[in-house]
Amino acid sequence: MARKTGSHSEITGPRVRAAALKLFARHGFAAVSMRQIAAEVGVQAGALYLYTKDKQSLLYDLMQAHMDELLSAWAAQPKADDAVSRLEAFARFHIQFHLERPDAVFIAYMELRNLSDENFAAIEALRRRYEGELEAILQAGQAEGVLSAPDIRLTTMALIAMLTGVNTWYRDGGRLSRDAVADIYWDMVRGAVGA
Amino acid sequence: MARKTGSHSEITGPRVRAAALKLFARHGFAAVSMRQIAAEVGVQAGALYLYTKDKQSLLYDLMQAHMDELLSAWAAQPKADDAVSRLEAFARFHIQFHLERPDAVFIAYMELRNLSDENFAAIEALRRRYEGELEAILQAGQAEGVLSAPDIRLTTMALIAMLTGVNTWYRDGGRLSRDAVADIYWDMVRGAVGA
DNA sequence: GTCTATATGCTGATAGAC
DNA sequence: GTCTATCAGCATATAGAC
Repeated sequence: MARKTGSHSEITGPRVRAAALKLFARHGFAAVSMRQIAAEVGVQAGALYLYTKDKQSLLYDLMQAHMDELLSAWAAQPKADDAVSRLEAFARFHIQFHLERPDAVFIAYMELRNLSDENFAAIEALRRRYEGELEAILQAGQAEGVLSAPDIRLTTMALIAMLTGVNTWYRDGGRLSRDAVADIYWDMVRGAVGA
Repeated sequence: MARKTGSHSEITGPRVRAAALKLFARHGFAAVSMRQIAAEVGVQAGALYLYTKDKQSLLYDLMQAHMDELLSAWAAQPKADDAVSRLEAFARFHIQFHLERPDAVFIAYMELRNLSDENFAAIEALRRRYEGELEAILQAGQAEGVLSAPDIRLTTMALIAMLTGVNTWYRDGGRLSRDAVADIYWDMVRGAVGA
């Protein structure tokens, strides 16, 4: 990627984050150097520090933006009346959201240990909030008697792990469309909680 | 850990691998230096090269040993007659095996991208073989008409992701015993495939 | 079998020219 | 806003003393 003279902050900033996202996802945070990111953007290493305080902040900003987007995208979904419909909406939303941004998802799960202590706590809080959304649905469904989850926390973690796992194998252009995949996963979720 | 004069190859070799396993799991392969591993063992960095060709081999050996152990432990399990019983055995085996060695499991999933191309291919082949075991069970169950898996490969990946996810949250001494956890997961697996 | 010493090179981050 | 140049430190891996 050739350097463009006259790049502006509004353009280069996002490009730095996009390059970091791609490289961190591909090789891992610790294995990627600031020089590699700079090369991907088409600037020299020193120039990156105009857009990020340091490497750690770059990682944190990516993860924070991802979690914020996840939470607000879910909050923007229409809220069904009954627990089973809400569970279905959650399953379909989760799969679609995760399939749309595999790099960000990968980083959000794999690079937690490379966050500083306080950054980790902040991201973890956001993750807990998201898990809490599913927990609330399961709790409601249990109360309504329309599904069975003997341990809400365990079931929450199991379902999220199952759904997120779609990113490990799904590739666009394969034999199944995203919707077909979501259909099957939803059937499995429903069966798993006896809904 | 203090240095022991008179250490022997048969002792130090395994200690090097144990130290690498622990540190790779905790901080990630790329973030751990040979000096850190040496310090954990209680020797100087140069001495490590008596036990491993290089850092890459250290990672590969750990992952290969883990996958071999997984495959042979499963092969050693008694083989039930019907597909549903085999599925139950697989679910319980998978959970127990994974809960017993969280560090090795973590590395086996997180450090794939730090393997050289040929090492990656070798590990991936072992992983495929393990997944094939579950696929075969689902295929048989489908043929017997005792369970429903509209897409065998998808269901395989979904179930393995769900089961492996137990390692992200389970801690010994929590409110659930390992057997209780396995009971609940098995119920979810059974429900997910309509068995 | 382990040590110390060392080679060669890359790291994150900063300073100052333009 | 980006460049070049540079600092101090750490990386992997090897050589040779003991």
